[in-house]
Amino acid sequence: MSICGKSPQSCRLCQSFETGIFSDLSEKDLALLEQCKTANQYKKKQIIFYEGNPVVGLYCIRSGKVKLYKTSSDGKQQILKIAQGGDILGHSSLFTDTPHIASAEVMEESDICFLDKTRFLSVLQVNPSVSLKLLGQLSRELNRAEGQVLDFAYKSVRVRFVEFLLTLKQNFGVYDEGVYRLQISLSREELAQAIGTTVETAVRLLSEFRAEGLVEVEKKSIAIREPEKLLAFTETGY
Amino acid sequence: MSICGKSPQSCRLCQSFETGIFSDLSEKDLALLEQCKTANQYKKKQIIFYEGNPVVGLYCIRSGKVKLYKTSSDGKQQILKIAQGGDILGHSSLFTDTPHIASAEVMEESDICFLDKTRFLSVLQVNPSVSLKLLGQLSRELNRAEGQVLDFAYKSVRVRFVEFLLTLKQNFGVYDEGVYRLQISLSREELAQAIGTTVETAVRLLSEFRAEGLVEVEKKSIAIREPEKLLAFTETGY
DNA sequence: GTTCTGTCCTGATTCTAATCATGTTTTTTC
DNA sequence: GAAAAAACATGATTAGAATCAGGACAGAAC
Repeated sequence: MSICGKSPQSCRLCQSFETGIFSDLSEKDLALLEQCKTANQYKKKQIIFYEGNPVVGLYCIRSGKVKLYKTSSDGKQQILKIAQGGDILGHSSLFTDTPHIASAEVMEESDICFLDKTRFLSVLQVNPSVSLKLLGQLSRELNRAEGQVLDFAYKSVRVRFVEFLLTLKQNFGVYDEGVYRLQISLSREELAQAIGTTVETAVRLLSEFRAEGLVEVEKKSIAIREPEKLLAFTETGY
Repeated sequence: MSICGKSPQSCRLCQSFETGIFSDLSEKDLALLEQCKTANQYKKKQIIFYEGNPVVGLYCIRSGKVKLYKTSSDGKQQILKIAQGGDILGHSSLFTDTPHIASAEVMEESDICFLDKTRFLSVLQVNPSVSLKLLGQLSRELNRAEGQVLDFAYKSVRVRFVEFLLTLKQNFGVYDEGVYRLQISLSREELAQAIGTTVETAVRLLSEFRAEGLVEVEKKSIAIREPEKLLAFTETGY
């Protein structure tokens, strides 16, 4: 499964330490935290946890990409988020005494640290700064999710697709010779699962976008050519 | 607008104090909190805050009902939540330094306390228990919102309607002579806005439910007759 | 009382996107 | 490398729900 219990690097050396939830911890508290941390390497398609599993702790992504998704009663999946280096996983069920409400699957090789639940909660008890950072994190996620509800309620699949491409550009786009190349590999099925549509519709729309010169598509690699034009779609609501 | 600055009752006397986020505060901290609190009475259709307004503090509903909704670019509204006594409002934007992401409108006469933002945040700094309760609260709301995304992505309007009726029963249903009467008055438009559909479709579906003997409808008063049968709809996915 | 305005209801039509069907290409496995 | 299995692509059909349109009814305003 994974290289367990490997002695991890210091949290300070993590690429996103400064922007993470532990940035305000004292040397002492940080040392305490690191004592109860394990670092694991995950490979593509590995499952970190399934929806319904009990929550045993917090996961911090050091590097890589992980998709968070929910499964409906008839087996369809909805991708909620694609997490990457610096993101945390499992925090939304740490404080509710309920099982995980989503599954987490690794999309490409990832280094992920694990923090035991009780240890982590005791850190929270004495460090209000971590709680406040977490409150901010959860709030942002809640706001985003409620925005998504609005999108699903009133926007067409085409517009949702465009918006998803723009957030992909935001998170994974690298500018290169006039286009933004997305540094992430998504199957047509995953695209559909993120947008909330069928594979057929996702394929069709992607072809349309290509025909209209908005994106370049080569197999699983997507590049966004005219972000302004894409944006125009979402603003007019078409 | 509202009867401002009225000296409020003690938080201890609030009907939902025990289950609220302040239940673990010491006498001293509670007294401090109450000093910077104002209680206001709101009437139907009053707006507590609009989407986009700056966040000035936290609202605690003592009694009454308030709808939280988002407005899309073309003016359509999506009801996110119907808050009632014991619920808090505005907390999801207190920690992000962003404006309110939803509007809050009073549905029936309500008593609502207001806590100044900076005062409240200073209470948090010294009371980890409040932070933890808030983390739980935000987490539950996030989990609920993400569940809603799944519903919108894959379930029919009919099933979403049924599910909404069942949550109404849960929150506002009172058993009376074989039926659960909903102690809340919703217009057809509000029903549609909560479900994410048009008024026409909401009206039609409600008529169908009535014809099928699942609900009783008299003007704006709805009673649920056969919750089990309704449930069966959502489980089979039809 | 009457008018007026807003909510509720129903029918007809249109359209978006799902479903069904089938072929092609790419990737995986032996 | 060949065979098998996924993933991708496109066309035809269907269905769910939005839109358009018109009427009934109730409460508010005069």
